[in-house]
Amino acid sequence: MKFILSSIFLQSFAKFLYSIILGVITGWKMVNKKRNVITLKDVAIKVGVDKSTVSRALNPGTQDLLSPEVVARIRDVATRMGYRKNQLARSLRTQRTMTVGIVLPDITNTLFAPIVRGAESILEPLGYTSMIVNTDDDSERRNYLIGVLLERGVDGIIDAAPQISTTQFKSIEEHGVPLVTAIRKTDRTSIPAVINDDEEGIRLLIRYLHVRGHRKLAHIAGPETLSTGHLRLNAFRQQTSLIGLDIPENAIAYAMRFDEDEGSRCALDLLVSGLDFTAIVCANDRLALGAIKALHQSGIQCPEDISVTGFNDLPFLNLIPPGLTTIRIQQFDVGRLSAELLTRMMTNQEAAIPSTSILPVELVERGSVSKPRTNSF
Amino acid sequence: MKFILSSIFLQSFAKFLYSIILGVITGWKMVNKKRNVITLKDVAIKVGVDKSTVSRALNPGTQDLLSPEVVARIRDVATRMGYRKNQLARSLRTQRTMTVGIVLPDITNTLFAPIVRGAESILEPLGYTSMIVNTDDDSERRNYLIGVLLERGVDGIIDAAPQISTTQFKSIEEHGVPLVTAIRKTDRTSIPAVINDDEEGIRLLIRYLHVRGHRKLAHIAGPETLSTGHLRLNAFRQQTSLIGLDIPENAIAYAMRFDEDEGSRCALDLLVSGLDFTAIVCANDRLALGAIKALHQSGIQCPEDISVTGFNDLPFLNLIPPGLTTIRIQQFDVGRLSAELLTRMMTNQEAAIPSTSILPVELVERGSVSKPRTNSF
DNA sequence: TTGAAAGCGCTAACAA
DNA sequence: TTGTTAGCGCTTTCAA
Repeated sequence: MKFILSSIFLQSFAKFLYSIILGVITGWKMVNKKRNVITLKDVAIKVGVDKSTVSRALNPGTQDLLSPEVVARIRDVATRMGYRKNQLARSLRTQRTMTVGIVLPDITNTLFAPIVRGAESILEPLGYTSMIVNTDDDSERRNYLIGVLLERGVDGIIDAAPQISTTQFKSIEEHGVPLVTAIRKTDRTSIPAVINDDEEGIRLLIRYLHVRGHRKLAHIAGPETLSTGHLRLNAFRQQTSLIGLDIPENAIAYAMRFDEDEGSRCALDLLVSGLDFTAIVCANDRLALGAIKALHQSGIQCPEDISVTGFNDLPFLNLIPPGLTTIRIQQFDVGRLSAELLTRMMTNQEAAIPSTSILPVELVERGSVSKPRTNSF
Repeated sequence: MKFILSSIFLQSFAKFLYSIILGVITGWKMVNKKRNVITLKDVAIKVGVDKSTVSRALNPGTQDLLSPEVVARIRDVATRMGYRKNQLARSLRTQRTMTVGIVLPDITNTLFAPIVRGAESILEPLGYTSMIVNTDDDSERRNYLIGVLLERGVDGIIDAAPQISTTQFKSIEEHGVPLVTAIRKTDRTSIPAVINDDEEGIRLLIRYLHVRGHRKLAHIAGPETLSTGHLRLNAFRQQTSLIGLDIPENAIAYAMRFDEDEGSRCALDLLVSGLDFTAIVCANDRLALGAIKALHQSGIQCPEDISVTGFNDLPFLNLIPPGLTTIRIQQFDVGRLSAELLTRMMTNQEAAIPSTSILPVELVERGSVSKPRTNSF
């Protein structure tokens, strides 16, 4: 262990050495004097009662078993001694950690952070603490991290990083830990999912484009392994077919990741395919941003030559020209509702839990869509 | 408890009801059959050894006390039974939770998420899990949340939300929990801090502006309670004085928060003050974005009429016109180095810990700075 | 109304 | 090389 630590540290240390300008040796005290932590027993001795009595006095649920004077005295002494409950010990005894795991692809992706805040807006007041893990959409990492959460005895899991079809819930189910998926869903209806209305979003966009005269649409689809990518692609196909648009197969480019680079690559693919199109419906904002960039680099202007739409409405999007027309989703509320459902499951509220909850979306009109250049009305 | 839950839920439920389009009652199994969790004892019985032997066999550090055959057999049975260690019980016994607390102002602020990833890049391989809390820069929340972390027995804390002068470390010190501040520092040299070179950043910017002919500078300062705001303001004063620029007191506007609205407000304040200036040095990017917006709304163009600079180099900044000239900091590495120092402290490595580690910064040249309109060379 | 005792699942000191 | 035992700090029966 020591060796591992040293080597890891040395490696990084060398890298950082040049950067450590001011390196005064600190006087930080390694307070290793048997961490002066006060336990129930300490308080009990001080007050002259049994530790079980102190436990009762300090717990809101049991304090009225005791005489008010005793409770008052114990509480007084406890606060004066600086007593803090040991949640660990308590959890071991009660078999509840008051902890939930939140599984994300990547916390640095601005799409997911609000989900966490939404979930915590419900969980924190209830006394839950969350443990956030980042899978980077890597299923091996995901497995490992879920294992970590399980070992730490989380009372429930909010999973914002599931793939559509997955066997990765086996371990969670074996442990009997309540699970809700957020923003994405799986093919298991037995797992409650809270998502945005992906289909309606695409419908709104296509209708919007259609009204403005666009007839030749292309689509940059997200990963098919994710419900968001899958549902949006399906919706694209259905809606275009519904309003009678002909979509050749090469009008659909498939992104392997929801990022700008893939957006660029796909846009280029569409361009070189020789296909004639006036607008690109992108499965999310980042793909759209990448697509616009690629178009520009190819000398094609958005929206003058080709219109582009996104999905999600990331922050700061309004400041980026030409202003992406996109679909606004409710990330915070997805987190919130997920947490609400999860708390019900964790507390065995028998009330019905929807297998899927779909939050409404809204079209945000900006500058990335105009009438098609060659108006084919 | 039930009441609280119900009322909270009902409230939200009403709000969401309209939005739950598909609400099929789920068949989710409330697996309440005494969570089938395998313990050491179960494995021990199956193998026919004592649980302490199983413990030894499963722990890398103690497994060579046992005969290889026994270890192999135990490990085999354990995995086949699906045994998972109970980290809780282990922590209670070892007095180490292998958990670190990360204190942030707000995870949705793109500035802080990379710090988390940086820290985890070090902590995760070592077996640590992190608990992230958001203070919203509210000292009451902060106190409460630090209490939560302490009750949960974190082995160390990375604090990216400290105020300069604070008594809020008392509880942490009482518990003897190692602490490192990240991105911001305090006035206590006994607390190791890992920060960016705020002073050099401001110096670079002022020099850059000066070279291009700017002589009349204004500053939008961040909150003085935060080291970032404080240090950058000081650096502004020093550097301008050093190169002989006269900065009247009303050339400095004080933002109460590091956000766009305050940036706008401060820019307006500078404008109405009647002061003559050709450039605004802003204490961070968000203030700068707000300032530019306010300028535009006042019919003043950036950079044609007034130049503006930022600090931090947030993602997507390159896509926002006119392209903010700013200082790039190393968020990820701040997190990483903080974690490295913390792990050393947590493992009682006696080696010297720098009281302050300053990471280098870099000027990013974009479009928000031009020569001053009335060139006063 | 309070105390005594057991035990959550694990590790580690001491025996054997 | 393995087993026995104690106990981490807490809650929760069961008694008193």
